[in-house]
Formats: sequence, C-alpha cells, structure tokens
Amino acid sequence: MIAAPDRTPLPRRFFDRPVLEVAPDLLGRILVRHTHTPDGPIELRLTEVEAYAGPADPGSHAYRGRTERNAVMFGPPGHAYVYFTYGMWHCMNLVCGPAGSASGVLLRAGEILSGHERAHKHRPTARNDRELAKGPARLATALGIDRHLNGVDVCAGPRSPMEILTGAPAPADQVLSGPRTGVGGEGATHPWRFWIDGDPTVSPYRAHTPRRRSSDAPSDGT
DNA sequence: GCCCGGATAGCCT
DNA sequence: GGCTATCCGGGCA
Repeated sequence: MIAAPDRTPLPRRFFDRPVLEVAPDLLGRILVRHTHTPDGPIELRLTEVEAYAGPADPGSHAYRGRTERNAVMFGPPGHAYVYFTYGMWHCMNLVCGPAGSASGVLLRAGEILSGHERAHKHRPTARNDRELAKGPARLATALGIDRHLNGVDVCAGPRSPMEILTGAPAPADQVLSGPRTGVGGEGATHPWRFWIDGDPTVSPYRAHTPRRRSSDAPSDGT
C-alpha cells in the first residue's frame, strides 16, 4: 500500500540551500499549475532536473553576469525563472540558494498527475500521457507556462499561478545522475543532471550538437 | 527503433 | 551575425 503524497507546500528554506542539494531533492515533488478555472489545477510529479551553479558555471545563463533576461536568477530563492529559447519554446527553472548566488534547477521532465485533458490540449502532438512532459520545453508547454510566469514566487500559496508541494521525494537509491543535456564545453563535464531510475517520463539523453554554420552549406559558387 | 536537419526569434558579443 | 539549457517530422532499418 502506497502512502498518499504529502500536499504540504515546500517552504522557502527548502530552496535556500546549495543547488546540488536541492536538485536531487526535487525529484518526486509536485509542481501545481493553478489556472484558477473551474477545471482545477494541472499537477506534475518531477522526474528529471538539471542543476545550474551560478556565474561560475559556463553552462548557466548566469555566466557572464546579470542581464535583464536572467535577472530573476540573481534574486531570492523559491522563484521561477522562465525563459524563451530556440525561437519557439519556454523552459522553467527554480531559483536556489541565497539571493545573489544565481543558481537554479531546470525542470526537464515529469509525470502529469491531473489535468491530462488540458495538458493534451496544450500539447496536441503528444501521443500518450508519458510524452506530455518528457523534455523541458514539453513540460512548460503542457502546463501552460510561458514568460508571463517569469519571476513567480512558488512559495506564495495556492493563489499564485504555480506552487511546489512536498509530494513523495524519490529515495536516494532510485536517483541517478549524469552529464547535462545540450550543454557543451566545460559545462558538460559535471554530472549535474538527476533523474528517477527507470521512470518512463525521463527524456532521452542527447549530447550537445554544435550547429553547422550556414557558410559551410553548398553555395552557387560565387 | 535510430539518425538527421529545419524551424524560429531573442539574446549577447 | 552567431548561438541557443529544443522539438518535430521524415527517411531508413
């Protein structure tokens, strides 16, 4: 018999710790997307995350310091840093550590627990429930997360658009780690991606693929 | 199942 | 102007 997940909100102090402690501890927690409509929220159990360790981390958006785009990462913990990437997609991070440390955890994948119908409406190409949030941009899309939610406090209670509940943290022996996805150079060396062993919603690993420059393409010969 | 390339726009140098 | 913390569809096995 499985105990029901704990629906107590995670307190801000949960996030005010070193990012490499917080990241694996987020697995099994519940992200609630409150839409404040009669349908109720969309809920997701986190199964895969990645740590980004502040201005010293070459893989981080905080590398080379604070800009308008990454300002939320430099703020207090327990807030959502949502950014737009590849001209099409949104991804969501949770800011960790004391204000100014500019570290965060990218939410890479999860299992939709409720609100499946609306999640499929947001992600019509998903062929089954497992694919709804298998990948960071898919996760954001399925939950209706975009730049409007950048800076949202996830420790501010159920009237906020997003909240994190205690859930059922994954036991340490079920947590695996490996290199981060899509991060090249020195940033690729650390095993700062964490996932729940064997979970079908974990996104497939993809090594960093450098883009071929358009000048390398065949030309008219001029 | 896999490998590959195109899409698309904001951000930063 | 080059790059990006990505996804999707098509081709092939």
